[in-house]
Amino acid sequence: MTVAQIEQLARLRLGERGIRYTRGRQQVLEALIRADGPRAAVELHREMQPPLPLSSLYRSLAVMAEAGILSPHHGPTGVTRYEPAEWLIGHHHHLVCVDCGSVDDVELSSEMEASIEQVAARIAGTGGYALTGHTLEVEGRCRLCA
Amino acid sequence: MTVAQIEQLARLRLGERGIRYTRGRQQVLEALIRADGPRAAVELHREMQPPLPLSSLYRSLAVMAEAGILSPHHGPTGVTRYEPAEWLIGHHHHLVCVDCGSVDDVELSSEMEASIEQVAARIAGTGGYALTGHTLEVEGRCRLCA
DNA sequence: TTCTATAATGATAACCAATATCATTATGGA
DNA sequence: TCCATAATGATATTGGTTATCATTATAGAA
Repeated sequence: MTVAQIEQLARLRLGERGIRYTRGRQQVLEALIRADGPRAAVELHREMQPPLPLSSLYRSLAVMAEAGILSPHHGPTGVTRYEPAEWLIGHHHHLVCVDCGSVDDVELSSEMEASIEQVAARIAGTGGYALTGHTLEVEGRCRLCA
Repeated sequence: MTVAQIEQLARLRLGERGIRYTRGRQQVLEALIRADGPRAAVELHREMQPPLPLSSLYRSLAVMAEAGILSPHHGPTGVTRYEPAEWLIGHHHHLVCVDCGSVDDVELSSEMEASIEQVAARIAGTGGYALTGHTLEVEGRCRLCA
């Protein structure tokens, strides 16, 4: 899926709810699409040119997450990172560095994914939960921190 | 492993590092052993009788986590919850409620665990990470929130 | 046991990511 | 164009967490 296609879907989804796809929100979403993993508000603030004010940035993230366009991810350092939701960029898992907290996206082969889904369903069932999703958080030390 | 055995191991581990296993730390660790999943500082503060001051509580959690006795877990609501490390209570996974944020521990059959370990190793390898651990975070709605 | 060095405590202040407030500005539709 | 409403952005506030520091407790030495 191209960046333009993702943006089109996001615009539609927002439009259905009377929410505008403004320049600021466009900047945020595009930055997250370009990224290869979840990003925190402060990180986006640093990377963006011109830098969207933090208050607007936080609100854009919250609004788009509420609309189901972004998914929050809570990393080892306590900060909340966001990335485009899986229906936009595909299902994937996370490779988290236990030292610096950086997060990479990883896609699995369909066989591996199937085996994980099976386990997730079993876990939810025995716990009496209504399954909504799953993520395999793989922890390690990245090349820089090794 | 019994509660007393876990406490004995914790005491030894702390002793090796010149850290004392005080009454307050004992209260915290025992409360976490009794719990069936990770607990946040505020939750422990509510449950404990008499309630350890929050400043001491936070420090006890940090000290024991630093010593490898507790493992932090960052839930969907941003709060940090702790539980005894896996070498004390065994390897397990988490069943997280996307609404209320509660977390239950889940143990898997050895076959399921083996298949997940295989996937985790593959992910770490392709990402160039030195694998240190993994957790399958299964998300759903608990019985109360369903 | 007493002394002493050091760790632990707990009240308080500081920190920081995140959220709420609100007057101002921008936007899409009538 | 006008209007109703959504969005912005500067600012204040919240809330979980960490740092500070004087006081207290503890383990080991004498």
